[in-house]
Amino acid sequence: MKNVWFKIEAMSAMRVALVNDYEVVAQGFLGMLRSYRDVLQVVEMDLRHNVSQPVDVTLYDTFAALQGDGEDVRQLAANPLAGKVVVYSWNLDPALVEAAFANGASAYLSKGLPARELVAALEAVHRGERPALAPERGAPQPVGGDWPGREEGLTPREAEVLALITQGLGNVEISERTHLSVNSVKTFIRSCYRRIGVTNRSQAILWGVEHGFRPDRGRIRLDEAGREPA
Amino acid sequence: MKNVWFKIEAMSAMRVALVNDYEVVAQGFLGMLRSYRDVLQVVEMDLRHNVSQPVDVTLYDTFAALQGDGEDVRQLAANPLAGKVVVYSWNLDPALVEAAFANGASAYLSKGLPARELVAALEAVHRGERPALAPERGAPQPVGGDWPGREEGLTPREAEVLALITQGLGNVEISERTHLSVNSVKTFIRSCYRRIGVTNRSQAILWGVEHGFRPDRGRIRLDEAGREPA
DNA sequence: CCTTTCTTCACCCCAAGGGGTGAAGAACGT
DNA sequence: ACGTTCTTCACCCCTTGGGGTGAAGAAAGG
Repeated sequence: MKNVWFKIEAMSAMRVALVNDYEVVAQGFLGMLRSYRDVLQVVEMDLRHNVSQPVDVTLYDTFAALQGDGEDVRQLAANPLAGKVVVYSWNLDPALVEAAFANGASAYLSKGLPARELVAALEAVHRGERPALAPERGAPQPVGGDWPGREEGLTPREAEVLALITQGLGNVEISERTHLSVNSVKTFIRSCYRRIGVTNRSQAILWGVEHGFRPDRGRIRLDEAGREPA
Repeated sequence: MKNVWFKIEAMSAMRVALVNDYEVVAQGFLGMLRSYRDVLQVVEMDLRHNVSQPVDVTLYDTFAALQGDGEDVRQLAANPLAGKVVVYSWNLDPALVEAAFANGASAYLSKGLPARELVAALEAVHRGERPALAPERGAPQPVGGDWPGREEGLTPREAEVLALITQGLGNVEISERTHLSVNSVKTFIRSCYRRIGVTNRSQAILWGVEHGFRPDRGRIRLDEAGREPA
C-alpha cells in the first residue's frame, strides 16, 4: 500500500550516495533507510573517496570528519557526479549551517531526524527545496544510525571524540574540528576513557585501533536491492 | 670441509628456539645464522608464545620486551621444553645479568657478538658451560640481526623505544623496562620523532602501528632446512 | 514532578610529554 | 688524531593532557 503510493508519486527512486570515513556509520545509515528503498536508493557509500557515479543527492555525514564548512564538502559540491550535497550533522550551530551553505551545500539536516522525516527532507532537496532544519532546540539525539563503539556503550559524542583521538588529533584540534570548547572535549575524553577502561591517550589510541575507530578506506557500491555485490 | 668437521664433533645439530614479539627481529636472527644450519637448527620462533616443542636452547631476545629478570624468562626457565634459556640482550649491566641468572637463565649473551661467536657461545651453553659475556665495554653494537624501522633509518635503541611507545608505555615505564634513565628515554624519543617525522606521541603510535611496531602474534615452526612450511 | 542520561562549559591543579642545551664515552672510518 | 654516529644522562622550560569539581539545559521515561 505504502509502496504503491510512493511509486505513483516518484518516477524513479532517488539515487543517493553517503560519504563518511567509518563503515559502521555508513552501514548504520543504510540500515536506517532499509524500508525506503522504493523512494530512495543508496547506490554508493564512500569511505575517504569522492562520489564515483552520478547520484541525485550526496549525504555527507560529519561524524569525526570536517564539518560542512571544510574542504570535503567543497570538493563534493564541485563534483558534478555528486548532485545536491546535503550536510548531515548533529551540530546545528547557525553560523556553521550558514558556512556550509556558503561552501556549496544545498541543505543541512539534523541527525536527530527520524528516518521518515529524513527521507522526506531528502526528497525535498531533490526537488530543489531547502527543507527546515528541525529539531532546533538542544542537541539532537541520534535516531537510528550507528557509530563505532556503540556496542561498547559509547555515546555518539564520546565516539566521535575517540575517533578523532584515534586519528591522532590533539584536544585543541578536536575542539576546532567539532566546534566545541576544549573543556567540552576534555569532558568527553574523561567519560570516554572511563567507559572503555583506559587512563591515557596512548591506551585510548590503541583501543581505538583495535575497535574500529580508524578511518576505513574504500567504496561500497550497492545494487538495486541495496546489497553489496558478492 | 667445515661441515664435515662439525658433523664429526656434534652428533646432531643443536635445536634452538627464538623468543621475541617482533617477527622482524626473529627473521633477522634466522638470517644471521643461515650459514650455521649444520650445527644449530632454529626450529621455532615464538611471537608471544612459549616454546612448544623440545629444544636444546631457547634464545630470549629482549628487544622491546621484559628484561632477563622478568616474568617471561621465569616462565621459559620453568618450561621443560625450553631447554637452556639464554638471554640475548644489548643491555649488559652486571646487576641485570645477575638477576637474569637468579631468574633461571643459563646464560646471558651480548647482541654485539658476531654470528660465529654467537654460535660458539650457544654450543658452550648446550654443553653446560656458561660462556663469557663479551663484549664488555660500552654498549654493544648489533652485528647482523634486524629490527623494525631499520629500513627507515632508526637505530636499535630508537626502534626499541618506539616499539614500547607503540605498546602504549609511558616514558617512566619505558625507563623501567629498559633500565635507562628517563632522560635517556626522552633523548631517544626526540631523535626518533625527528627521524620518522612526527611531533607527538599520538602520531608516533599511529606511525608505529602502520610500520610493524606492534607486537606480532603466532608461532613459526621451521623444517630441517630452516624454512617455514608452505 | 523527579530521575537519569547526554551535552556543553568553566575552572583548578598537577602529571606527563616534548623541545632545547650541554656533556661524555665508545666504536668506526678516514 | 679527528669527525661522525650511537648511546647515556642531566637540567631547563613550556605545552599538552588528565583528574577533579561544579553548573546548566534538553530529552526521555516513570
